[in-house]
Amino acid sequence: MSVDDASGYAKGRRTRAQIVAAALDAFGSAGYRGASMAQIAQTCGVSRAGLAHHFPTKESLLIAVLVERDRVNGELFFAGMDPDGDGGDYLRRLLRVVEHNASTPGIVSLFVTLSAEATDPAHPAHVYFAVRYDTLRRHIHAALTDLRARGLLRGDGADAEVDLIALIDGLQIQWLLAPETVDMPTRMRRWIARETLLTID
Amino acid sequence: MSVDDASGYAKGRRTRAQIVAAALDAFGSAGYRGASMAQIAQTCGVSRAGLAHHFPTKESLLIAVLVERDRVNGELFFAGMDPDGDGGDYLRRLLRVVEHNASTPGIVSLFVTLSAEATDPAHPAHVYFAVRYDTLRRHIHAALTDLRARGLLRGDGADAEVDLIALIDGLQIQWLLAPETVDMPTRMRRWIARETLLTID
DNA sequence: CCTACCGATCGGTAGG
DNA sequence: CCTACCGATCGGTAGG
Repeated sequence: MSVDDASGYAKGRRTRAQIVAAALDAFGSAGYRGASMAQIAQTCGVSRAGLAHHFPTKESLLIAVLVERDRVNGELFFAGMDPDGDGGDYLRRLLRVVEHNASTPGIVSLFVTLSAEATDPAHPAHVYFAVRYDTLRRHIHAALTDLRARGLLRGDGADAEVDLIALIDGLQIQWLLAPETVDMPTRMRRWIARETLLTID
Repeated sequence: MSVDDASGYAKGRRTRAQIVAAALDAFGSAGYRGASMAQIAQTCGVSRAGLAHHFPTKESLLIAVLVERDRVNGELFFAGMDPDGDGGDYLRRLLRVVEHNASTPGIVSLFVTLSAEATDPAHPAHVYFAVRYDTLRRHIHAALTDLRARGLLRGDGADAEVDLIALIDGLQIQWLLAPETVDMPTRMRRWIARETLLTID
């Protein structure tokens, strides 16, 4: 395997990355069902057949977008982290994600629109989101359990992971509709202050 | 005007009501953009031309669905109520809405999907939802202000109306994806208990 | 990656 | 001239 192999595929990978970026925008603004393959192809300067070379179906493109977002988020905020480790550390990292989201309306729009669409069992991303929420609930539950064990939780915190996820999701809708009115990180900090004894920032 | 006039229009009104009900289902499961007029027409046994007689555009049908839902919700829970009146009464009625929602996944799905779609400024329901959230924030803010004045609010409750709406919206997504795991009324009761001194139920 | 297409379905509208 | 539709078809576009 020579360096020529890598450079030979370089353009293909670049095109692929452009397509995924364009698809993220399109799915985020029009939703999965509302977005069109033709529009996505046009945005990154390839034909529909060219797009089909990289992603044979619309669903395969959706999956690529979701996998890519998870990869980026994982690298940015949760790299090498033990979800059963320090609960305060986990909540602080989650707050970093929310702070980062507040600068990326396109990605927020993607997840708000897709998660709503995907509540339909027939949606191609239904299982993805069901698993995603289940995993997130378990991780936050573990973080809160750790805080309780160390006397850092106010009240019993029963199923409070459901509330925190709901708060974050709901804030995104209001923020997208009225960005000047809703400050997502501030609301999450307030939740942490009311539910825990953690010092944040 | 005789009774014959009323019965002469009766069939038309019945058909219209059937269309609105079918559209509610369709928009709720596939979203506004994903639903088709042809499918909605077929569901209630009229042709597309027949549907067009009642609703000349898809957008006019969407508006009819939203107006109808607001009318039903208003009659059920907020009839003749002063939004600047007793704050505890307002929160209890809002809880009644959440309890009622937990028996109507179709309507919950409608609002979750449409509110997410409508974050796109180009969506026909964008203004409707922006106004809707603004109104809801003002009403809940007034309720919380009333509670504070009567010493029934824990903490300062600053902008807490944003959190309550976010909680309710976010719970709907999780509930639709995992109805056995998420109990919406219980979560809202917990929020009221943590934020206020109200006795609920 | 291209041109050249497919079966179907989109929202909307004609005359009767 | 009213209502409540009908069958047929418009020009465009969907994903493949």
